[in-house]
Amino acid sequence: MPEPAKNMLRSASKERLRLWLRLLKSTRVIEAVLRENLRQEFDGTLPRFDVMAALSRYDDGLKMSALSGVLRVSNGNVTGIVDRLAEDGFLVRVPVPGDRRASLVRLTKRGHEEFAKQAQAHKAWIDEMLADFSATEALDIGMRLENLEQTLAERDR
Amino acid sequence: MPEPAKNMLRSASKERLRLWLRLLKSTRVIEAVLRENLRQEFDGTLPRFDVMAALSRYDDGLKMSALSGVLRVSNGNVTGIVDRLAEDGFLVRVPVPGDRRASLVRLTKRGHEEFAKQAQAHKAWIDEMLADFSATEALDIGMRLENLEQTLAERDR
DNA sequence: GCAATATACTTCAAGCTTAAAATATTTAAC
DNA sequence: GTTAAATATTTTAAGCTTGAAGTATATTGC
Repeated sequence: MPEPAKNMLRSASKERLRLWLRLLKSTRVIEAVLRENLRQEFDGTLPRFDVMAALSRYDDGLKMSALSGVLRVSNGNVTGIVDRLAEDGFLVRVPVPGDRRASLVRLTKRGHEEFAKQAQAHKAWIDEMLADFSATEALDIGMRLENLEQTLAERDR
Repeated sequence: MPEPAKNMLRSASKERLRLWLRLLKSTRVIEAVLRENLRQEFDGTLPRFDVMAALSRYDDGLKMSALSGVLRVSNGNVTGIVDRLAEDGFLVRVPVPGDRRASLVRLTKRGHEEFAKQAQAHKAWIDEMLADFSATEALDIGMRLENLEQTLAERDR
């Protein structure tokens, strides 16, 4: 292999690793801020927010398996979060007629109201933290990440 | 406010939220792959890898507080991970002369060897997953993320 | 010197996460 | 119809994570 090509490869590999470390760090910092804010302002957590966000898009509710599918987390994981949100009256498990194994999880009125408040704050927090990115820039990077997701999704099959 | 400016703002805000969701999703997918690979190939975890990576850069070892500082996780968190890595013989706690509260955590020879293997594999996994990014592209996005980190770090003060 | 404060670390309680095992129910094969 | 396989969900064990409380040791102010 000619020297220049070899150097290009090495440096691409190195830059990718650096990119990954930055991606990870940025994400963790933002997540930490969101977690802290949710805790302070709403006595909430990120996983709870994620579950409510998913449910807010399905007025008819989601089955547990569909919920964990949407969130891409394990099945058993969702059980506990849904349990606690149900205790707090933010959602209910509705039996599915004709299938006694399954239940539909649905936000209550109170859950919808709570999520609306949290979502508004969440959006503002993100907007503030990413203020340095213009719409164009955000769109641009977003598209490259979308490609990445696409590639990784295909890789999985 | 004139209409165009208002629309620009709205769309920037929306694009930032979309960017965040993509950032989060990409990071989670990659983390999931890394976690799975570490588990399968090395019976390891991401937090263990992170701790060993931090220690590998300090031959003289790190105090527990310095370690949690580098990793940006809570103090108590590190205790458990270090406990388990110590049980496996990958690191040791060395008493600090003159301060009986503190201890230095240091990779053992075995820990160094294990980390070298894992780090090599880790780099290859990242390189494969981010293969679509050229060196230039990775550098470009990396720089924007670095700015973001910078902004967020300043915001913290 | 000694009390008050600060520092280094661990423990604790609660919640999140996973993979794997367990339970219950439904669907398919025959 | 009964057994076997598949599906929906929960439970379990182990580890990660946090914030707060606890323990031990050092440092500071007086």
